[in-house]
Amino acid sequence: MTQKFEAPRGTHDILPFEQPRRRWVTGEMELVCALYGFRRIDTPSVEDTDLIIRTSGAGSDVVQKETYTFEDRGGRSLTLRPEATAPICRAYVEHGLHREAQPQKLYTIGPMWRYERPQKGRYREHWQLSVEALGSDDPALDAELIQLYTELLRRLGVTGYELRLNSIGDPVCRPEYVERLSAWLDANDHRLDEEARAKRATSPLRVFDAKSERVQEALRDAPMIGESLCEACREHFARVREYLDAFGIAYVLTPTLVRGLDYYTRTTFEFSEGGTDIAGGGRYDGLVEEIGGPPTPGIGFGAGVERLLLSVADAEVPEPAIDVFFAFDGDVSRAEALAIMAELRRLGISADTDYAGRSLKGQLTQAGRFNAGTIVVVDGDGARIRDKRVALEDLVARLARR
RNA sequence: GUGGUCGUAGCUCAAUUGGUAGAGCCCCGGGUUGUGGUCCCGGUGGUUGUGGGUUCGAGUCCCAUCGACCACCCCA
Repeated sequence: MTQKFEAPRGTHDILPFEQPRRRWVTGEMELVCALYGFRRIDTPSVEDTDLIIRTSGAGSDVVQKETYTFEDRGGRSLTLRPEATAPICRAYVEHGLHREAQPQKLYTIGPMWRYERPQKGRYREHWQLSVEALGSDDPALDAELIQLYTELLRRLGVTGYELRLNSIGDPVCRPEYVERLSAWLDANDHRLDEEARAKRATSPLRVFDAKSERVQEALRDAPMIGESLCEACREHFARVREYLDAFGIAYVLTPTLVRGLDYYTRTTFEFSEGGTDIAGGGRYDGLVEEIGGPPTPGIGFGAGVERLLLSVADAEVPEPAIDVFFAFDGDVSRAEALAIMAELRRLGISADTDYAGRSLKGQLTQAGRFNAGTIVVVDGDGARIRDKRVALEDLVARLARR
């Protein structure tokens, strides 16, 4: 009995016909990052499990139920990266990038893994653009990352999106706020529901993610982080907004935006389009130190490639085309023509021919599929291009001129 | 991880109250054509996701399993 194989659940093949659109998207990502002075860095797709747990937070959903963790043959516990911020920070420390000129503006594009129930635009293996600026707490940098992404969206023709923005404080002011919030939650426990209490148990801030209309109503009376920011955080957030205003970038202040990973401080933001989040990130000023580096501020965001592809599904993307196609009329020796084809390729002229034994009509159809700029029909007397006779010896010179 | 919908040729789908599968597109060939992209004709292609069960007989009913999708959870 032969087994039927499929791509593992939540993973998918990226077929040739999808490549041009995808290339366009990832190409614009690289282009925009370069325009903004970010340099590419690539890290392994697996990391030490401890790195992921320490940075994302042991209590976070990602770590609790979404990681792909396994032991390799040497007994090491490895985890497929669920996001790229921690790996990039690890590389930053490991290779001493903190000793070079700051900030280090870095980005990567690659596969990330999350073990969850697949849906459209939600895959266990999906690709993300991850943009990170390490070594500066300048609020202009926060604004720049946001602007960078809006510029990417502009180039891709995505318009109907929303940007949500918040500041969740830092180690100076957040603990105090969390205490105030906890006190309020204790006093108003009767106004919460099962879900809200569960969320509270993992992290007090997460109650703001509660779905229930009634609970949201109640939470409107709860103390908001915005009112509790320390002077430094308040000032920082004001600057970020000032820059965004100057850049003409609209945003929705969302006091309840807390995000799922433990490492965030100060600025948090997310972009959504068509009801789904297409990018999200924030500042993480304690992360580098947490993994053994010097105290280093940082800010970054992740943007889903597949989700962006859904947003640009209707955009027109030019089809790939080939320069020259060789067709053979009748039972002709192909050797000389194929040698010419190789010569063209050496000159940087793309060329192809039929390998399926097609009829002449079939070969021309094939040439059409390749969007051939020129079709050379080789027959017993040489060749012809659009019915004009051309000697085989003249082909290269003739085609190279085009 | 929880709940729900669905799963027939590569793709999109059809198949009377359960009776041993069809079409269009695609692909290949032929004709027409300004040497391909239009139109016409013909052809290849399916153990109905998989494994059990009920039945004289199942694509059509039941169970399990895998997968897709939707909601929740959460996120890119």
